[in-house]
Amino acid sequence: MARVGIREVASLADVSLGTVSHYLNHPDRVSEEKARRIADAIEQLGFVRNNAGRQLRLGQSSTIAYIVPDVSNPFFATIAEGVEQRATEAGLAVFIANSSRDRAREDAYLELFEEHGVRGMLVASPRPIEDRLAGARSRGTPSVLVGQRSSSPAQPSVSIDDVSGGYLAAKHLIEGGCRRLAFIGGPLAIRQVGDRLQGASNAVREAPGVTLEVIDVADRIIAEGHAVAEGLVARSAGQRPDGVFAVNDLLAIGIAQTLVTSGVRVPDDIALVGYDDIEYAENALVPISSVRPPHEDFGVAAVDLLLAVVSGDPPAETQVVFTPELRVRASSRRETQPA
Amino acid sequence: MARVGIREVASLADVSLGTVSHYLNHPDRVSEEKARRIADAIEQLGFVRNNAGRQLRLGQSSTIAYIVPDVSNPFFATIAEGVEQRATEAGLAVFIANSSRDRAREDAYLELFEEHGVRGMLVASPRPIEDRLAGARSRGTPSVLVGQRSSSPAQPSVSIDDVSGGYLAAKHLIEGGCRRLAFIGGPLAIRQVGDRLQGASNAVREAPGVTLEVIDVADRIIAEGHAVAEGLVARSAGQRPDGVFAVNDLLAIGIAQTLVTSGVRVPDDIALVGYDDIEYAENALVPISSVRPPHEDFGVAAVDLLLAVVSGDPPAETQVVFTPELRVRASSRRETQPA
DNA sequence: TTGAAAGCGCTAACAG
DNA sequence: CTGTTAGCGCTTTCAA
Repeated sequence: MARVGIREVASLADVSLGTVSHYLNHPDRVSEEKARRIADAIEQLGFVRNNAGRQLRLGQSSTIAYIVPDVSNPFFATIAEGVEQRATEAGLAVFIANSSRDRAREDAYLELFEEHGVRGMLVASPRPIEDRLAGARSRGTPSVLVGQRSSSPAQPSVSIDDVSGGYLAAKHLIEGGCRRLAFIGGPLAIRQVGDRLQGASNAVREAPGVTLEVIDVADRIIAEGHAVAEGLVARSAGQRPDGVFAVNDLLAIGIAQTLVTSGVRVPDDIALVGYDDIEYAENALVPISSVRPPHEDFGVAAVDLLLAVVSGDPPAETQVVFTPELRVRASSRRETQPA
Repeated sequence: MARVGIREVASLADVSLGTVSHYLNHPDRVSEEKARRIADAIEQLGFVRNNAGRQLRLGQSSTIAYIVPDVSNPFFATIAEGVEQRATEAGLAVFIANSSRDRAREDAYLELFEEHGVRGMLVASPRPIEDRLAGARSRGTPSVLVGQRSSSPAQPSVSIDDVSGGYLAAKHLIEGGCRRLAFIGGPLAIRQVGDRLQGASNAVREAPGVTLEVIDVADRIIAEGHAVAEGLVARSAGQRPDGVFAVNDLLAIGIAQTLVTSGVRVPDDIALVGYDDIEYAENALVPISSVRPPHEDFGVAAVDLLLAVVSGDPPAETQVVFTPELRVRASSRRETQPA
């Protein structure tokens, strides 16, 4: 089945190849008569424009990339909706790539999108990746770092203030009467994780007598939450923390699940706060208190920023930082304050 | 910033353009000496292969597309993991596109991927879309329908047996003592929805005296579950169903949430079963019983099927159908069976 | 309004 | 092992 091209269309419609191209790109500049013949030929032949040829000639595509570490994390999925919507408005298509939290795969997609000449990339990554993005930028593919504040204004980013988010969470636990806090998350080298811990630590420092334990985990997913909580349950009651701040909701959901089914009361025995406020946090076994970034605005802001940069008109502030709020729910709402 | 091409690399490395291409595509056929010079030049210039040129010349890409109606539905995200993994093993990259349950957008992406000359497409769609896919196939882009059984063997598909899934769910509710079932889902014209209802209806027909109410909804998301459940709560207790089968877990999660917070006991007053068995069903406010497709195998099977078709070696059975199981959890587990 | 022609960057066939 | 060369399909001057 020989792929049909513009040439076949032209010959069937009995016009020149150039006219078909005109029809495709400037329909108004083609006579009605020929336009109809061309349309018929396209229909009849099932012609589909070859993007490779088009893009080679044009020198640019009308696509942006959105690279996420984990599509099954609803936090990124929610953002994707905003991205999709705004990009569509701007006449851009979005290709989403899933790096599966794998560095090699992430690199491969970065490279692939560069080769594809996308207009720009939105990149969510748990890793330090600015050098890599700086490279891409120098070669003509700009990007916006999503969910992680960039360290230089040269690299646009859209993020939330994780230090204040962490502070909010820990402060709330302390005010609820918790004295032995545990921070569950990791690896600590991840910027978002480190910042949230820093914020929690700040709150603890302000509260004499309150301690902060750190429980490091490799993946921030529900299954890890189960595992960590099992460890907690295995301790004697006196050794357990009375307030847990999980670095994201996936962990928190897993933790809540295991604690509750093991007979540990939440929030009475252990109060729990998560982060991201994904839709499922509210609907979890125990509705989970969570630090909420403005999901609705996140994707939109990222695309807007990218578009501005692409159009060579970078805004004064390339590092957009949203301030998170705390949504208090049953997992940390104590009726009676312990002494 | 003039985009650097193979030509610049060649001239800096002081070799011919063809040698650079050889280096890129058959590194073994280039002398070590020149290979190093070329590598240096690439490094120094920050050369990135232009995919448009490459693909134009090769006539094919090494990418497959995965089009989903809703990235934020964990059902598709879970499948995506299997897809990604298998595709990577086969040396293929996966571009995910989110149609946002919008027909126009879905069409646009289908068209876009055809233009891009992807090797093949995995398409999950709530709509009848086989004609569209047949068109793409005839033009050289094969596809696998995901989550919906195709009506012709000419169109490969990977799906689960929704009729038996629906039967399983309703049968279980009836055996738990439910007499007034409600099926919540829609639009009924959607194949998956219709089949699940059919299965439920089959089970009801076998049980004299049991009734089946249908509550039609437009979107199968958590928020809709909230809305529907509010309607249920507003009814007098005698008018409410005592068993609810939600066409997917998102709806079920929303329903459970609203029922419980409104004081309706689940499963005692209303037993509830969902569908898809997404991770959050198990962790929901009331752990939700759910009909479970084999997530792990789904994406893998879809890619394998696509690869087989692409390679012109279609297997005997192009319509893969998995049989679902029922996972019983608290939302439908009744201690005492009513008379 | 239409057509002819040049060339985007790359690969592979071929000749050396 | 290396270089030369002919397009892949398309868009867009430019001239008619």
